Amino acid sequence: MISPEDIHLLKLLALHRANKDFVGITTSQIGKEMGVSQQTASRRLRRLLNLKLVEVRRNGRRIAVKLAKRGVDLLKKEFIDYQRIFELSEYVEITGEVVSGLGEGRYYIMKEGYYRQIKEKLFFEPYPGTLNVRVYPKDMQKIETLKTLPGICIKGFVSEGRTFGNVKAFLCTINGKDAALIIPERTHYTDIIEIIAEKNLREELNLEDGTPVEVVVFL
Amino acid sequence: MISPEDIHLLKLLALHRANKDFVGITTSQIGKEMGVSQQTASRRLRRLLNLKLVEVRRNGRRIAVKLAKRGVDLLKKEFIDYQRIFELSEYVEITGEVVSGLGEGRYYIMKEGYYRQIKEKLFFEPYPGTLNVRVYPKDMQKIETLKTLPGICIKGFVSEGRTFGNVKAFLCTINGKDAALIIPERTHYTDIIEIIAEKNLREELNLEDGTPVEVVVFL
DNA sequence: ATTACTAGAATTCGAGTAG
DNA sequence: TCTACTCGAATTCTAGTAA
Repeated sequence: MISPEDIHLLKLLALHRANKDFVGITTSQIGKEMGVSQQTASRRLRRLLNLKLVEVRRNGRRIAVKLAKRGVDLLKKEFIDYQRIFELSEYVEITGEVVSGLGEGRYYIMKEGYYRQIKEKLFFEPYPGTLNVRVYPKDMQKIETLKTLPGICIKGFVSEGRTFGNVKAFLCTINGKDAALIIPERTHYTDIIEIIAEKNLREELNLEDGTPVEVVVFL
Repeated sequence: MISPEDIHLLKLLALHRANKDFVGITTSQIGKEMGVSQQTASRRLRRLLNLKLVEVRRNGRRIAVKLAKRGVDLLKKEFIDYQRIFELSEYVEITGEVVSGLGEGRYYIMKEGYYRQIKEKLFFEPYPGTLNVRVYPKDMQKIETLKTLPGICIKGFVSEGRTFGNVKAFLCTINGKDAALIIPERTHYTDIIEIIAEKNLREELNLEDGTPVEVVVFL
């Protein structure tokens, strides 16, 4: 499996910008920077290659290394750990702007299975609709971090012959107004987050598509 | 010396909040989470103890662990590495608010030794004074990261029998206006950053103490 | 100059177990 | 239960060196 040494080398390569493109480097140099012999550096690099964490190109005797997607993902996971350690205090600030959804939020919220749990666990009766916010790129990492946290679990259920999955919720404020951030447990990568609240947020906060908002999420 | 395994364990303990306070934990649990035996976990923990990276308390047979300052610092250094990999693209955004300085910025800028280098390396003749900005806590980590980067080096010199140290500069904009961020090489921890520009920024940008500003630093 | 193989040395592992 | 010791086994190291 993947060892801390593997991550150490991956990080070292990424600091040489190998996460962006192929970077020429020698095994002696790697060894020097890691405090091990050239031979060990060579072996470890081939280990990363076998684990499909890096790609290696050869120009004659020299090599150029680039992190594979899997390698970059692994480092991102590490990064998220450190963010959890140092950045997540009591709350996280997320900025973005209002966008239109497909109106399906209303359907989900009104399902009895979700509605009852929202009342019980989030302590408010939700307005039947969600506010969609497109998160600015600079705050996307925070969303990824939130996905790794437990939050408040709204359990899934089966109804009308289909499965409604678990949903994670975080109490938050949006432009100062109490609300909750909703994250489906199984979700594809997206920069859209969904907010629910007791009242219609578009009306209460005078929001239109494109209006910038600040969401403060409590952990 | 400190190995990647040591960092791995330190991080694991920090994820259990051992960076904040003593946390009760067993060596079996550590072993399980690290994918090694209880014996190895015990040995590695004692290794961290010897390296003075953690403090260990005993309650009878049980132990409680807390990261020592040295351990927290080590993890912070790791975190900064990951920030360099993922966050520093071409620029960093830093937000804060204007505060009053002691007027000493003027004295330093006007020293011939600094003034000439600023003209040559930053490509503008600086207004004789600095704008002090108190950085919001959420962006402080970025300052720490900047301190680890080379930037543009303004070399120190000796004049009037005293030493003027090296200073690091980064080209930036403040509220859209071209300027430069100045960081003395040897500086104590502070949330105040100093900005210089061609004109008086307070006048040009209509700034008063407490005015929020956005500084975009180019790397 | 490189990378990377072999082989013996050095280190690290975990089972067994004491306290 | 816990932690942590001993010791033989397993792994990982580097020197030497081929290509």
